[in-house]
Amino acid sequence: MLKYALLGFLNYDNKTGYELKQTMDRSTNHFWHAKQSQIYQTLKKLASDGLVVSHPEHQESRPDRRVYAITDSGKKAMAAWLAKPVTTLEPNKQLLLLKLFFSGGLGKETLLTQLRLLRKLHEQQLDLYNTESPDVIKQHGKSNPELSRDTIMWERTRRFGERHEKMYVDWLDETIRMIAEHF
Amino acid sequence: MLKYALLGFLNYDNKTGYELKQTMDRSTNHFWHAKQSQIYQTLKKLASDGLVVSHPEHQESRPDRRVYAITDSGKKAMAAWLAKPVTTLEPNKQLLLLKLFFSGGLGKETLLTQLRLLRKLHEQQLDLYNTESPDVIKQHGKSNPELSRDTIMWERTRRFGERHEKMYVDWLDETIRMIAEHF
DNA sequence: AGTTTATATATAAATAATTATATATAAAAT
DNA sequence: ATTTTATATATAATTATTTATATATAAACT
Repeated sequence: MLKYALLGFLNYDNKTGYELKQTMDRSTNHFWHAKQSQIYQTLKKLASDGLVVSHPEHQESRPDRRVYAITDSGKKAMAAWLAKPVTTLEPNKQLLLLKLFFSGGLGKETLLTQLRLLRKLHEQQLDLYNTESPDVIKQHGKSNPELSRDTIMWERTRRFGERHEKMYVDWLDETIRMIAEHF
Repeated sequence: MLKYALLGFLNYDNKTGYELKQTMDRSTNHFWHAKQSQIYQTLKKLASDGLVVSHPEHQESRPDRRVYAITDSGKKAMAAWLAKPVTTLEPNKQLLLLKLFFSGGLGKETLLTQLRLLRKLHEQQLDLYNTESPDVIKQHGKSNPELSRDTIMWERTRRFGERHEKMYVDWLDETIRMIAEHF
């Protein structure tokens, strides 16, 4: 599905693989990420499928770069994907839950220590959603008033992250309490 | 990480690849799933690493089966993994958010229809967590009172699923309202 | 009686993603 | 001055995961 993330960004502007990586790290990172190597591979695949085209650009003080642009065919593919509704729930993988599922044999204090550490991490992440992200989105909304629908969408993804982290922290508090009392 | 799921189950009982698939579908499915083909491959890998051993069992009316058992080395590897605390947040991928992020160009009604359909799916999933799962866990807890610590863990993962779906439905309601009003 | 569904077993091919490695310059820090 | 960090570019090797395919019997349905 990374292909659609790349098509989505190229639909706004031409970009190199490197720039796409930067863009994703700053925007979709909390719900979709990719390694640079995967981005380069996927761009090649998209090019061979005719959904993007690329041309090399010479640079003096840096290695030459390859700029990618979406094609009409790529725009169509993107629009078709967006129009197709999600009809099944995507299974998501939670490593922590897998671990916890098998952790009945761990000692009480070991477990509590692990869970408290994790709580700190999620609390920090929650703070990030509450502070940094909204500013970025507000700025974007101000400078491009035409993009207000995009801005609503971006804010919805931020809000998801915020709610998710809030849920996670609450669940951890409940879990810590339960283990402290009944273990 | 599938390897640890398999080691975890084999730590309770010897099982075939087929049985492991059934077990996962009935227990960890909502936070960790795998295709049968991946399970077979991973079992081979575990065997070649000495973490499990297997022996074929002849069957009259079915193809012969291969039963896997965890080794001491496998038990050690599992215990080491469980003891190692999670120190970074795992990035998780939400296809729906990726789609929504780029959906600013869709029509208002198209979007609302998609979101309402999705709301129905998540509401159903929430119902499942509230009804089916707790019974299974209670039964297990009753028949094996010794396993109460495991039972607490399994209940915690169920509760995570419940909270997650609740959060998702609430977020969808908020999103639907926002788009209905401001789009 | 014939078809479908479930049980039971797996392999092969393809796609997706991660980890490791490689090159080269500019800017910042020590 | 020298080292480190950041910018900028990517490829190769490995691991993880999905999709497609294959075989065979029992049980249930039509």
